[in-house]
Amino acid sequence: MRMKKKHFAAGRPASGKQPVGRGEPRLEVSSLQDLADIVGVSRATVSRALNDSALVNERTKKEIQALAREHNYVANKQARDFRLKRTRMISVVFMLDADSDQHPSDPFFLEMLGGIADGLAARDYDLLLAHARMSSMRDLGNSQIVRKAEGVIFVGQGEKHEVLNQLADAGSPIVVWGEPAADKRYLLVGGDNAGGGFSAASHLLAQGRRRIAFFGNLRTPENRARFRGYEEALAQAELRPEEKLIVEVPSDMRCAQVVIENFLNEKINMDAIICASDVMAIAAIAALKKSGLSVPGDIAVVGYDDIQIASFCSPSLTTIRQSIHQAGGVLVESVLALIGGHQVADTTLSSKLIIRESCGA
Amino acid sequence: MRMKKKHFAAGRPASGKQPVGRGEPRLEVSSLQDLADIVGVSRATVSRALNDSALVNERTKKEIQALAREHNYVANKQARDFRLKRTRMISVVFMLDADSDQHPSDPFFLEMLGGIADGLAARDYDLLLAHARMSSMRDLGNSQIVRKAEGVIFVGQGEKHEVLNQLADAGSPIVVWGEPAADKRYLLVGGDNAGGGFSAASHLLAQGRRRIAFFGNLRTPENRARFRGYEEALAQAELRPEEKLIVEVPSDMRCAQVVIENFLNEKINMDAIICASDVMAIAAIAALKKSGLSVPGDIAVVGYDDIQIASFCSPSLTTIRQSIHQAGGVLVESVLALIGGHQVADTTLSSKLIIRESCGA
DNA sequence: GCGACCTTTGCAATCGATTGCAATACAATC
DNA sequence: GATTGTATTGCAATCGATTGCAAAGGTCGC
Repeated sequence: MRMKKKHFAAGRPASGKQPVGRGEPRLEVSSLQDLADIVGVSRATVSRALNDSALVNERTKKEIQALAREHNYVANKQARDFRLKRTRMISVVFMLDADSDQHPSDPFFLEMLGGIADGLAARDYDLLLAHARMSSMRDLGNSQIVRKAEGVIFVGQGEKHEVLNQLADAGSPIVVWGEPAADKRYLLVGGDNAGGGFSAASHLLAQGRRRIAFFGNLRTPENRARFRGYEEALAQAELRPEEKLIVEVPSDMRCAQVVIENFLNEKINMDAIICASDVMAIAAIAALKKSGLSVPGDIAVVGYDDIQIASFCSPSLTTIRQSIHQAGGVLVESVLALIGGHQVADTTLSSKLIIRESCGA
Repeated sequence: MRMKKKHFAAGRPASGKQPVGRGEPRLEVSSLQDLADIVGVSRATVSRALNDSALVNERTKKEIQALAREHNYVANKQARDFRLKRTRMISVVFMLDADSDQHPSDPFFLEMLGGIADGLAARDYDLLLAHARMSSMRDLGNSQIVRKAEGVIFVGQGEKHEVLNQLADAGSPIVVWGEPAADKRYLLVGGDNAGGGFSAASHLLAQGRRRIAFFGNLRTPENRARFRGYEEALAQAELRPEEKLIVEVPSDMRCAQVVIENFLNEKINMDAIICASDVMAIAAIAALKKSGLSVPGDIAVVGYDDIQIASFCSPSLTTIRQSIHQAGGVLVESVLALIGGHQVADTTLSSKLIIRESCGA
C-alpha cells in the first residue's frame, strides 16, 4: 500500500470560516475538499466513502468515515440536492373557502398537518408550509410552492377545482385531500363524505328528528358530498331537504357566528342541525344557546371531523370522525409515489359516526 | 449597434425536457443559458438584465426581460440560492412539554403559525416546519432544521432552556417565544406572563374567590412566570398558594383530562382554577361538570391564550389574551434582524384579561 | 489620428457536492 | 516477463446561477 495521509495538509488556502462559538474547539470542516485534504485523498473518494460506495476500499472507507465523524463533517445538503436535482421538500397548502385573508383556524388543519409532518419525517422529507393566497394557475405553477418542492399536498379543494386540474395537467406531482368532483384529473385522497353525511342524518332521523338543517359552504366538493349523503338519508325516510334549512355558512368561525345568528333570527322551524365542521357546530351551539334554545333538547347538533376539543365541549359533540392522522400518512405516500413515477390510485378513508350522549341525540 | 439576436439559435444541444402537458405550446426555457441562446447574448448579460443591473444597456435589458416573460422563464431558485449561499427559509419548531410523541394539538400553535407565516411571506421567506423530536444540542445543531434554514423560530421553550442557550452560543440565529429564564443567552419574544397570571388571579380574587388552584406544567419558564404573577396577586390579598392546589397538569389535552379527573377525585376544597392554557381550561371545565360541580357557580375557571374557540365554549371562557398574530410578526422581524447581523433586543408583548360573563366570574 | 475614458458585453471562476471515465497499482495467468 | 483482469483512486465535467475582470466598441478632446 502506498504512502498516504498527509494529515492536516496545508495545500489549500483555508476555506470556510473560523470555528464559531465555544462549542467544540475543532477545525471547521466545511466542505468535502477540506475533509479530503485532511484525509489525504481526493474529493471523489471522500464523497464515495460517505455514500458507502462499493468503489472504495473498505479500509479507506472506514478511515474516512471515522475522520468525518471526528471532525463533525456534515454534507452541505443544499449543494447535494442541487447536484442531484432534488429538494426533498413537499409543500403543504391549506385551501380555504375563498381568497379571503383568513387563516386556517380550524384545529382540523393542525391535526392534518401533524399527520403529514409525521409521514414526511418518516421518509426524510421536509415540509414547506405554503402561505397560499393565489388563485390562478399561472401564480401557482410558477410560484416557489410548486417549483421549490418536489410535490405539493393540498388540503381541501376549496373552490379551486379547475386550478388543481390545470396543475395536474401540467405534470406537477400533486395530491389533494378532498372529494372526487366532476372531471377531476388530479390524484385524490379523501374521507367518505357522502357516507358521513348519511350517517349523521340517519342518526338524527333515528332520534325522531325530522326537520334537519344543513350548515356549510356547498361550493366545495366535500360539503356537497356530505350534503348528498344527508339528502339520501332523508330520502330513505321519505323526506326531502327543505330549501330554508340549507344554509350557506362560511368555515371561518367568526363569520359563521354572524351568519348563524342571522339565520336563527328568522325562527325557522327545525329540530336538528348537521354542520360541515366541528368548529361550525361549536359556533352553532353557542348561537343556539344564546337565542334561548336548548341543545339537544330543542335542537340536536352534529359536527364533522371529531377534532380533539369536540369531546370536551359542552354539550360534547356528536360528530363524524375522519382518520385525520392516517390521512396525512396516505397523502404523503401518495405524493411520493407520484414523484417516483408510479401508478397511484385515489384513496377513500372511512368515516365513523361518534355519538356523544349530551348533544347530538 | 451591432447585429445580434440569432433567435432560437441551435448552437447548444437542447437542454431541458420537452414542453410538458398542454399548458402552453412554447419552447421550454429551463436555464439562463437557454434564454441567452434565444436572445443571442451571454448568460452573464441575461443574469444581469434580470437582476436589473446597471451594467446592462437599457434597450438590451428591456428586450431580455420581455423575452424572459414571453418564454415564461423563472430562475432556478435552488441554483441561485446555492450560489448566493442562502436559502430564504426559516424553520419553525414547536416545543412541547416533553419528548413525547404527542403532536401540537393546541389551536394556539395554529394561530401562532399563521402569524409567523404571514410575517415570513411579507419578507419573501419560506417556512420550513420542523418535525422536532430532538433533545440534545448535537442533534439540533447538525440537523437540517438548523442547517437548511437561515434561522430558527422556537415556539415555547419547553424544558429545553439549556439546548437553546447552546444553540445561541454556537452562533445560530434563533429566536424563541417564551419567558426570560435564568442565564438566558438567546433572543426572546414573549407575552407578559407574570402580568397575565397576576390579572387572572386578581380577577378571581375580586370576585371573592379565595381558594384558587393553579393548573400547569411548572417546568416551563412561561408557566412559572404565570405562577409567580398568581402568587403575587395572592400575596397582595394576604393569601399564599396552597400546596395542594398547585397541580402539575400536562399540556396534552387527553393526558390533562386524566390528571384533572384524578385531582378532582381528591375533593380538595377550592373555588377557582387558573389554567396554563385554554385547552386545559376546557378540559378542566368538562371534568368539573362531569364530577357534578357547576362552573362558575361552584368553581370559576380562567384560561390562557384566548384561542378563537374559547369564546364559543360553554360556559364561554374568561382568559388572558396574548397578541398571537402580532407575536408571529415580531418573531419574524427579530430573527431576520439577527440574520442581518443587527443588534436585537428582547420583546415583551402585552397580555390582556378577557372577561366573559358566563364562566370565570 | 491617437490616447483616454466610458459603456456594454463576454469569459471563466465559483459555490459544494456527484459521477463517468481514465489512470494507476497490483495480482493472476500464461 | 508480457498480458489480462480487477480493485482503487483521481481528474474533470456538471448542475444553474452570480460576478470579478478583461476586452470590445464607441465617443470625445486635443
